[in-house]
Amino acid sequence: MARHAQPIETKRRKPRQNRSTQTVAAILEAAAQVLDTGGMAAFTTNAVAERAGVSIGTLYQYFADKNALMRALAAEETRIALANVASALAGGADGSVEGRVRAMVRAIVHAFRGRQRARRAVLQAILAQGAGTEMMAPIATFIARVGDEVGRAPGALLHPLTREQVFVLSRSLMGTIRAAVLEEQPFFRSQAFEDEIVRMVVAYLGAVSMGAGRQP
Amino acid sequence: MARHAQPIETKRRKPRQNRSTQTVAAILEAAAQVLDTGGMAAFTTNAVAERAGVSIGTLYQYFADKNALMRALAAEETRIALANVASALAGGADGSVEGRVRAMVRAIVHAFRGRQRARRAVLQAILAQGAGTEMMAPIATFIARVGDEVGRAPGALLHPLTREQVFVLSRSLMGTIRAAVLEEQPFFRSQAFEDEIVRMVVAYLGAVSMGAGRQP
Amino acid sequence: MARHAQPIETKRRKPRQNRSTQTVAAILEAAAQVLDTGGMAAFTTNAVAERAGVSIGTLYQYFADKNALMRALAAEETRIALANVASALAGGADGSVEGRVRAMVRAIVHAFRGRQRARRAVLQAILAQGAGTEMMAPIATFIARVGDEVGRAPGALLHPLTREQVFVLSRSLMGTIRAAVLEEQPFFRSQAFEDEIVRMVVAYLGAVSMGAGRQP
Amino acid sequence: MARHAQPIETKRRKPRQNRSTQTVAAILEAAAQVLDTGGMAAFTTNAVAERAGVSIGTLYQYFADKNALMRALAAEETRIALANVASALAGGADGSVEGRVRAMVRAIVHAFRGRQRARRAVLQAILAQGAGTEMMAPIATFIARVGDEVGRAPGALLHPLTREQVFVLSRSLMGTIRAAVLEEQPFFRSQAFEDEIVRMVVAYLGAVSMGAGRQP
DNA sequence: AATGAATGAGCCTTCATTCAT
DNA sequence: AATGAATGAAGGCTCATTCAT
Repeated sequence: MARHAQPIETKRRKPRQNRSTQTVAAILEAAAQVLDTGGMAAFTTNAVAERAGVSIGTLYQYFADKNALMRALAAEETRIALANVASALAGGADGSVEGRVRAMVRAIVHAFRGRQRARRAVLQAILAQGAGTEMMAPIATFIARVGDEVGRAPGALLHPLTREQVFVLSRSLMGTIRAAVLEEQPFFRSQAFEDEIVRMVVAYLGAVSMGAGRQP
Repeated sequence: MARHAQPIETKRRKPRQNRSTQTVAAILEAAAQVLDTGGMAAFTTNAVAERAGVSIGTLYQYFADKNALMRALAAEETRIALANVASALAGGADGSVEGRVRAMVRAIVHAFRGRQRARRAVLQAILAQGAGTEMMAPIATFIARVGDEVGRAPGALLHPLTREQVFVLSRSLMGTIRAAVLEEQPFFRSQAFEDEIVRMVVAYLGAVSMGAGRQP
Repeated sequence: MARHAQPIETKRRKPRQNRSTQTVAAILEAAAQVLDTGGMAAFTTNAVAERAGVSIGTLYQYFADKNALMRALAAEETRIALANVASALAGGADGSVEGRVRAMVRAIVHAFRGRQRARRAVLQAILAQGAGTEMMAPIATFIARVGDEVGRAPGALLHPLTREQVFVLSRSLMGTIRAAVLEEQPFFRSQAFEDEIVRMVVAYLGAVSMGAGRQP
Repeated sequence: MARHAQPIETKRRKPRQNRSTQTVAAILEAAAQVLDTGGMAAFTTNAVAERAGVSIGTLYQYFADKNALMRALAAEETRIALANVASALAGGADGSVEGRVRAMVRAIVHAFRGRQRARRAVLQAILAQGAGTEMMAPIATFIARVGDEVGRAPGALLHPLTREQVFVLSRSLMGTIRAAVLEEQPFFRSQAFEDEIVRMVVAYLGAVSMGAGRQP
């Protein structure tokens, strides 16, 4: 009966959603579509409502204002992206550090397929408000966790990463991918590009591992 | 320190500084202030004109529309930032690769002082249009050049960086700093943070240097 | 007497007159009034909305832009004018060609009563856009039809009018009346004036009738 | 030294105009060009000044306001048009009524070549103000005079035309041509069209001649 | 006389939001 | 719950006109 933003649907395979849930889902989907099709300029509450096939009044029944809708969309997109990465990661990856890093990078790049325009807009909008840090948090956490797991491979990290290291690791990685997405770089998804990202992450993890505890 | 936009200085002999030039400068300064104070939401042509102490009509005499103003501001901010970095770099830096990288990182972090909100808004607005790549270009070029110089230290790179490497290097670096600024991380400007960034860049350059020409 | 624009009456069963319909009618009426009172100079969307007693937003809910409003008004005015002429024509007119022509002329002159300023503005605005011909078309058609009917009187036209003849006939007639209206000639509606118009039309129809099929 | 609108240059072939006169001429020419190129929408005082190669300040030195410029332009265009018609008429035309009428019609149609857009705009602007009647007056006078001359051909009019007759004659003729110009009729300048106009005028003159003094 | 930078009233239009039905 | 007509603050932008130089 949740009729508000962030309807985190934890119960899997509940065949029938009640009407509210369906409506919220429709609105969020419409929001993503509108954003992806026309960018921020086209992202008006009226446009979203129309695309969702509901009246503008109904939209406001579920979202207090435009920002709330934006935030809910961001949460949703983040959730989906992380889920994609996680499930992609669940698959193969040999035991080597490089193999694990590569799997992670590939999974992330993978997760950035489709709706890039929407994602970009969402990111920008989120940052435009104050909510940047909160939205980034789960991503950083995720990467930190993966980084730790990677590091825990035989012969890798001895100590957990410091917060600065987590930050540099996650932001270097995401920042590079983000830039490639936003700038629509042609080599995004090329092997060479993936190689370089992997090289950067592995090199950094190696350096951290060797120099842990002392000034670089 | 004269700032330009489109006001072609065709005036015949006019000993004093052109009024136009002053006006354009005032408008750009006002734009930066408004952006820094109130973010994109406050960035209206009327607000900028008022802050600049000129009429809205005057603003439009020098900037075709709001976007043109934004673009001019972005160019200006980029120019200033790069100049700052360059002049900071001109100073110290011992001969070691690490020393050079550290000088660069410090210079960049330095350049990010003040008007962060304006910078953020400018960046976002630029990216929202198509001009993202063009704006980033000088920054990437700069980093690539520095990277090359760094690499030319004894026993360093043999080959110039590939475009993917330039991209990963510049975006990892800028992405990390950017994130720290945008998220207002408390450790921004701390020694530990600087250390980690330097470690990341040095490690990557080292890896590139060693693995040049082959798949990592 | 319902006036339409784009408000497609898709509403499911609503016994009372649609609110939309009333609103549109009010806006069109206000537009005509504003135009008639202050001419094109006063014809601003805000002024029309205020006169109509609706908000500017409402006006834009029914008319895409100022031009659309103008066009709708033109269509409406044309419709009304033609209806007036038609109904006036339905009345008397003996069987003679001259009698019929006189009835038509009188009806048209009649139809030009009131709101001359609005009509003038509407005409000009329409012509200023490309829509001139389309707007004139129904009028020409009407005149052509009447002309044909007139001609079909015993001993009259054998052939339908050519498009040049329709044009000359309709524009001579309308042009003369139009000029009298626009220039506010004192003899407009005088018997002498009516006589001359009738004479002109009858003479021309006679000449066409006699010379049909050959060069004049 | 006249430095105002309507610089009626009566003295022919004065090889050198003084500067003021040149400037006024340049502005009027620019006004006509701007109007012809971009229509009323492009007709701004700044645009005219720029096209004329003078500063906006200079324009206002010679024309009190935009309307004054418009009026001067209208006067100028009218003057030129009438001059063209007159000189065209000075040439051939056999002695018959029809021959004379045809010469007149042809001369008028001829005079409407080029700058139709400007002419249209001028007409509309003039009518939009109150000046319609004054501008039309010389044209009507001209036509009346020509009409009289035509009528004075052997076997033609016995009495001079009444004012209503002059009005109907001039407005039928001009109205038809005007409409063809404004609506950009494809048959404008075709032989068939000219024939019909001539037929109309001749028929009307004939009717007036026969029925002079009695009710039609 | 000429210049052109500056002015600012006011126009058109959008869109988030409300509320009676 | 849902609808959608209505609202109106606010924004971008134009252009006739002025006036100090």
